Amino acid sequence: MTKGQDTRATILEHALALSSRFGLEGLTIGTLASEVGMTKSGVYAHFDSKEALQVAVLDTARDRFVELVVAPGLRAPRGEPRVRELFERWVAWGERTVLPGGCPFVAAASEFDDRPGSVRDTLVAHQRDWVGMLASTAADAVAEGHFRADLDPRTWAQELFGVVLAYYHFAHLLCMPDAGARARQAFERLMTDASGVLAT
Amino acid sequence: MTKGQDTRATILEHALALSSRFGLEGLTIGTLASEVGMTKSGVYAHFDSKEALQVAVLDTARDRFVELVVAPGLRAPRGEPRVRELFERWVAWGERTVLPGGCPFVAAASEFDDRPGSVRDTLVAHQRDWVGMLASTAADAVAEGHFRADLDPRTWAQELFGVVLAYYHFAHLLCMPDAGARARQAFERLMTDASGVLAT
DNA sequence: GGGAGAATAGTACGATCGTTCGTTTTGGCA
DNA sequence: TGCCAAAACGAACGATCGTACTATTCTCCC
Repeated sequence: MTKGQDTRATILEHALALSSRFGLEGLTIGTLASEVGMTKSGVYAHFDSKEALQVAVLDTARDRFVELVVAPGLRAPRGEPRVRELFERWVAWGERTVLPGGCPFVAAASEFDDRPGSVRDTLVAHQRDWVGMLASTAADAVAEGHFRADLDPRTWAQELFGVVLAYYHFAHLLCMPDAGARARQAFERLMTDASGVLAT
Repeated sequence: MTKGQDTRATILEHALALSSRFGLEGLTIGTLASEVGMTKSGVYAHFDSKEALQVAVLDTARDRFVELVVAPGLRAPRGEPRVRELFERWVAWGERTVLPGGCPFVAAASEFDDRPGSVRDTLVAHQRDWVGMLASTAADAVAEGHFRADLDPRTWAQELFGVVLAYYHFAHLLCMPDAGARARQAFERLMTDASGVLAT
């Protein structure tokens, strides 16, 4: 609860920023140590292995994601308002202002989607949680009467995921300035379709 | 045109497979050399630097993408048939059967979206080409009367990109067996919306 | 304020990284 | 067949990787 946990948190904060830019594999103990102003062994002593460090970084990312996206979303009213809040927070989450390298989960997904191990397991667990929350939020919207009754929440969640992934791709890699506007267009199309109102 | 170019092609083939699994940064000269049954220096002699190797790998991937996705698409009739052909080939392109690690461009995108240099420049150029082709294909479909006249091809391209990216994410990382069916559902929704027919 | 235990520093290990260099093998042409 | 350039090898470079180990410094409680 004291010094140790404190510097461990500091280390993980820097590690999260570094890994968002260079990936969980590109995150190295040496550069991490010099980043926080410690020696390699000083940093390493807080973790059992690099793999454990990577898992801890993912958990830290999850905590921050919950704080910045999930919690504000849950404070919004159930149904459509909550869906909109989650979407906007999720989009903002990928901005370089919150983490210099964008969404760390997307980066980790490409790195570990075919490398078995505890890092991948952790990542998959977090992503499944998030997809599950998106789906249950959609189900809530159905229950509230905001979404049509025959909507499949999990299909809807995958579609929303695509809107955000494409936004990250177009905005960060391709540097397209209107990627955000186009993502919101796609989101609105998703909403009107889910609401069951006939398109004009 | 002889031995040198030949082994260079062999090297790049193995390098492409390796980089699809471990990323362009995780691709290492040593493992690449042992993979093709040569020494490090023997492999290295074919490239000026690792960065040049990474660029060459991306170019190789682009060549194969053109062969497996773009060319078959162009052989299909303009308009909606071509759109469908490109989509199906694009989905198949991400399968582990063609490259063991899935789409190398998606992997490279996460690795290099915030690391300036020739690798990123090459990747961005290829992705811009592909987005441009998708958009012009949509514009063709408008001209053919298959898509409605007020469709914005670039917005449509970004949406389609999202469908495929989400499919890769759900199928490869989350191992969801119905990700393909859901992606095709999303694609059909995209098609009916683009065709201008009112949703049922 | 001194002593116990946590926290960090320091050093070193074997391995591998990208890269360079000189040597040897190979292939194609006279 | 002999030669020359191309191609691959083999060894080594300095640097850094993750990981151990011991030693030193700090923190907190009695």
